[in-house]
Amino acid sequence: MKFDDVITIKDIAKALNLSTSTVSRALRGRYEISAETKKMVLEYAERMNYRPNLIALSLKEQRSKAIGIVVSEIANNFFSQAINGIESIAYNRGYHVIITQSHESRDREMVNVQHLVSRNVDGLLLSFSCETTDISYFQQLHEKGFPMVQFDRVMEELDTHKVIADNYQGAFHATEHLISRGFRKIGHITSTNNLNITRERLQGYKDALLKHHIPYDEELVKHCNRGGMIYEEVEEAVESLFFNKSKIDALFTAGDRLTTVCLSALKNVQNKYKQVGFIGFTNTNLADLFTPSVSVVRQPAFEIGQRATELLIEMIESKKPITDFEQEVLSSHLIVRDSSKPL
Amino acid sequence: MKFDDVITIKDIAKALNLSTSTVSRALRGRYEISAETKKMVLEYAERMNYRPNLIALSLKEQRSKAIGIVVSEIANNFFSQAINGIESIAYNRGYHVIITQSHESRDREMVNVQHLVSRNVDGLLLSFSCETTDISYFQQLHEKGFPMVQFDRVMEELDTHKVIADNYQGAFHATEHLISRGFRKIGHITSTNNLNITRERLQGYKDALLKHHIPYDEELVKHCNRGGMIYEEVEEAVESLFFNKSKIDALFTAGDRLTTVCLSALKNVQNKYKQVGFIGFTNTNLADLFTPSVSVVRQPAFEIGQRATELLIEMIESKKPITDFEQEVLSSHLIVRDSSKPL
DNA sequence: ATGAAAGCGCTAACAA
DNA sequence: TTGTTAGCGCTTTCAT
Repeated sequence: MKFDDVITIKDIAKALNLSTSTVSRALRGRYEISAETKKMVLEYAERMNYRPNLIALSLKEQRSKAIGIVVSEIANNFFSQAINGIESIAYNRGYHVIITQSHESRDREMVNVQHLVSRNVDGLLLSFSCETTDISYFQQLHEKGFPMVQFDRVMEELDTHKVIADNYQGAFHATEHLISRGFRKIGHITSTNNLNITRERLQGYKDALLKHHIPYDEELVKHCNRGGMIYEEVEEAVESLFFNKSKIDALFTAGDRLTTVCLSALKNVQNKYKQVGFIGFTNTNLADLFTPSVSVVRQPAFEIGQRATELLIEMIESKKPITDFEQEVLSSHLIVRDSSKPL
Repeated sequence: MKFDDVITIKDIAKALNLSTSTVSRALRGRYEISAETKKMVLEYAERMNYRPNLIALSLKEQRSKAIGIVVSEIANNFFSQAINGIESIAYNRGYHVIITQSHESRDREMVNVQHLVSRNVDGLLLSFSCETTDISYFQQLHEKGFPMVQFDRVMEELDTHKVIADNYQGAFHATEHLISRGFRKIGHITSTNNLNITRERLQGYKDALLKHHIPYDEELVKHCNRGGMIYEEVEEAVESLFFNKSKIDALFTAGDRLTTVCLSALKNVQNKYKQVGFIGFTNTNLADLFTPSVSVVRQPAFEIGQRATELLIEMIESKKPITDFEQEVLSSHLIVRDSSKPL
């Protein structure tokens, strides 16, 4: 079924015995057009429910007033909140957003980005998938002057604006918090080392241990390289932390999805959750409904989305190329609940 | 900053001393083009990283190979799972999806839909906002033959394909389950009566009471007309159910967001959650991490998304107009956990 | 104040 | 086998 029963400027012109250019001008309220013509056109357009064809406009203007978003999963509290932040700015500035998910797949991410670009989005908000390592395509785009801002999961080598949470500090404080509560064998479940957030949080964890003279034991760090997409991967990590030679007394998880999946796994693995100190990065609103309620590191997801969007729109609308890029770091927030109480 | 450093067919044609049509044909592998020309074009295109401009294609072909999705919130387990179902089908059939959120606002919904339509999406997957009552715009679109499928939150008067869960049955069983566990004063928190899901679930609740000779008391039914978007609205509902003359011994909540927000409110209102039987519609994966673990009605969200998409693509690709529409009802699933145990 | 024509990138009918 | 041309819907420059 082809759908093409939409009214165009041409139709209006024909009906009113005007040229398309006059109609176009009238519609846009240009001063040259006589009041009566304007009125006639506007009324007719209104009556016929005329809507400009944005596709045609994009083609003509070479811009779309749309922003492309690439995230790994929308079913992730951090990202859905960030997207709300993005939308809050974008809509106010007259931009639409197009949301795509990579599902942690590099290929899907690539397909999505190319699709967005060939749809003439005016800019991109990027948060990379676990699998992504080759960013040459993004480099190229960037070098050609295509506006993009990275947020949360960013690539050092891609020199654009970046907006991130203070991953290092968040992890440092979380770990130090567990230590201050008396935990000594602190396991850390995190994602792939491809991601900056993994590396930064791991470093925060390490440095907190160091500061408190607790030897770093790499046996206690488990990388779930699919970022929690595969439950078994996480359960295995949890099991090995509890049942190998070096048993843990507390667990610190990096990443929103990882944290929620870990909590499931902890429950499933001999109901370990109640028997271990716990803190994790997550933005879920349900953290205090668990028993014990979950201590978390909460990221300013909404604000990160907002800030990234402001920077992006600034780039899009800037007359001259921008060559100087900043990395903005927003504070995350430790919320202490029962799961990190001394046992 | 305008970004326009992309290679087009014209560029290729110029570089290779060919006409744009030859290049176009070579790119699409048409049989008329000689092997060598084809090879030359393909190689050059590859080397220059040529990507077709989908905007131009859409304008030309009057279709975009894109599907628009309108939901209230992506931060809702039901919808994010449904979207995953939608994507799983769409991508396999060569369609992209454009996700938009209404945030339960009728105006935003309207803006989004019009935007999608003027971007030439080939069809729409619709789940209406709480505020929506006037569907004349959708009626018009539908009458013009624009492909659309409604899912979950559907409008009776809009005669398109519909894919929904068995809301009535789900609610009936949930309520009956609470009754079978000995609860008699069962409160029901639901959303606005605008929504079919509200009405169907309420009816299931009523009929279950009726069947078991429990008088229906409308004092026990609270409508949160913003669908849980406003926490205070929900907390108020919860409070009134506990502290008014007719106190409840159990609570049944309709709707994903409403359920999770209610759980928060229950916890906050004098920690009532442990003192009341509970069951709710929700697709969260965290339900068994609460204490007590939450009994739920789980909807086949992924499958609903899939099925709606199959129907939509069928419509889009059908040669002849489709005039006969079906409503598909998929079974939801009662998962009994501890929250509905006798106290 | 209004119209004619060109062009955004692409495809296809028609010509050669 | 390849090229020319028109047209998708819109805006804008350049006439008039």
